[in-house]
Amino acid sequence: MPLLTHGPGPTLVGSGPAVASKLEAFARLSPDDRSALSHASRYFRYVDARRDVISEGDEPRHVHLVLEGWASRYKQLPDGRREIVAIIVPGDFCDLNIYILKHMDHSIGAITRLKVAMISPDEMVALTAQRPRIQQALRWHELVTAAIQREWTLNLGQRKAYERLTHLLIELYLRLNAVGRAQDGRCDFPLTQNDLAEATGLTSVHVNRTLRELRGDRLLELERKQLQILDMPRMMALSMFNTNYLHLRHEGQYLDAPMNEPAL
Amino acid sequence: MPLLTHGPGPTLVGSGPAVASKLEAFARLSPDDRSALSHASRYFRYVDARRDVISEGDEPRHVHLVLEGWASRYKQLPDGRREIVAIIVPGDFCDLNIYILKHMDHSIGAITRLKVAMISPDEMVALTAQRPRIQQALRWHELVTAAIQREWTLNLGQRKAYERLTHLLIELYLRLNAVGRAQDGRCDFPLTQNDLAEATGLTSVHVNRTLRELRGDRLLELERKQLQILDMPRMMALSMFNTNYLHLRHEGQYLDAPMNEPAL
DNA sequence: CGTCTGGTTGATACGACTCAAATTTGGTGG
DNA sequence: CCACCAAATTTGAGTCGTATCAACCAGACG
Repeated sequence: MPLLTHGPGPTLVGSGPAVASKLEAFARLSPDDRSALSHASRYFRYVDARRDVISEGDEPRHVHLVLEGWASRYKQLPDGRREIVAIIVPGDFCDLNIYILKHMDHSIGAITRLKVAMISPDEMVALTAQRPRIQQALRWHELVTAAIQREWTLNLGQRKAYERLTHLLIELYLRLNAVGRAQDGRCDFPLTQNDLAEATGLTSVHVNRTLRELRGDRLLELERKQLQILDMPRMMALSMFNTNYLHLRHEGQYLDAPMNEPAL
Repeated sequence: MPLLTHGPGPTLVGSGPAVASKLEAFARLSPDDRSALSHASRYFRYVDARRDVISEGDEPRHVHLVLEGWASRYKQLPDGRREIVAIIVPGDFCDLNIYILKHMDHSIGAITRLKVAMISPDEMVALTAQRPRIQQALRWHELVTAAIQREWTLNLGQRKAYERLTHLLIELYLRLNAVGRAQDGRCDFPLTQNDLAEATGLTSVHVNRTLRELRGDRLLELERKQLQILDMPRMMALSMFNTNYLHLRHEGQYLDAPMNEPAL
């Protein structure tokens, strides 16, 4: 069992921004909203790479929020086939409202070592009840998560390997960019080729060859867990990437906090 | 533009049950909850088969609830490829909370002629604010919708044609069964082979051949828009169907209305 | 060092696609 | 009630994308 760490220790310092900046892709938050968020995420634990945060069948007891590291949402078939149905990056909630369900119907596994905040249902209620901006931003988060899942369905159903991989890489880059963890076409990229295979419904052999092709076409570089996108326009065109589904343009700005809202 | 019909006319009579029975897969509702639901869905319109209820890019103005008929949620690529990312059956909400987003990132199209209730955001707020059972049931609906989307991702990513089609047919049967529209392995089934192809990421030619195979294996019959499942156990085994993700077992029963709750 | 995980490569097989055409079904109007 | 038309289904032949199986290699790690 991973260690459960209490209290807002010094390690917390870097964690607030990831959450806040994710939600601020939707609406600007007040300093107050931000501190409520980091207060709510004061209990956290670390999960080692390649271990589950929570497993299929478990009863969800709290909401998980990834503060640091990458995770995957995956499902497994009885014969061993595995599908990564979502990639979770810093700032993402794993399972908003999931405590309504009795059992997890999928697992969440750490890709890298993970720092996850654990928020109780009560705390979630407290957080949203008095803060409409946060509540709306969380709903937005849910809707975007659902939109991403639909786009993955399209990706798997209609795009072929070359387009499909490209689309996935762009999505991840843009999502990281939205939380300040990617710029100039460059970002950390801890997924193995096998992870990419499980996320795209291909074999790792084919992912390998397709990745070579992408490199050969001078579209990207990918080594040492670092992705460098070389030609975003061409990649977007060939993968028919439409950014709509990420709903990134401050759609909730009518909810924006006043720029200089006094602290309570 | 389809006709917009006002008021709880006689046509409304049959509509309440679909919604209520969907939500009652989660928690039993009081007569009061039920009448609030049917009050909320008193404005409805009809949509002809093969026309859009709402299209990608549109601004969502209200929540749609399908009272009668089947619809599909679909996305389209610039080169014409289309993927049905979800099937919507009577009792399903199309887009809970969607009004938070500025633009639809996908379309909803009628498969058969449709009767859809249109509920304003205000009405949704009114409906849930005073009725925790309904609110929880709606959250459950959202979570199950998301779980289905994930299962589709798995289905497309890992199952091959024969398993994949089987899995889809079982899912639809079970979902219809949950709202009282399927029994004894039999149900209406208005999808064309082309629809099935777009929902499974296969070509209609291959769907045709696979369907023949399923019939040849005496697993099902499918003609004249009627599906008859002949051997559910074998179909579940071969498609590795795990009913977990549908969360059908009255998981919210602690929220159940008292059996003889007096009407207000 | 040996071991392990992740990446790379080659040869071969097969599932699903493409294209094309024929056939059946269901709906519509005469 | 039949003739007609469009939509949906069925079938065949040939091709292609991706899987499979099997090695081999490189770097990380204890």
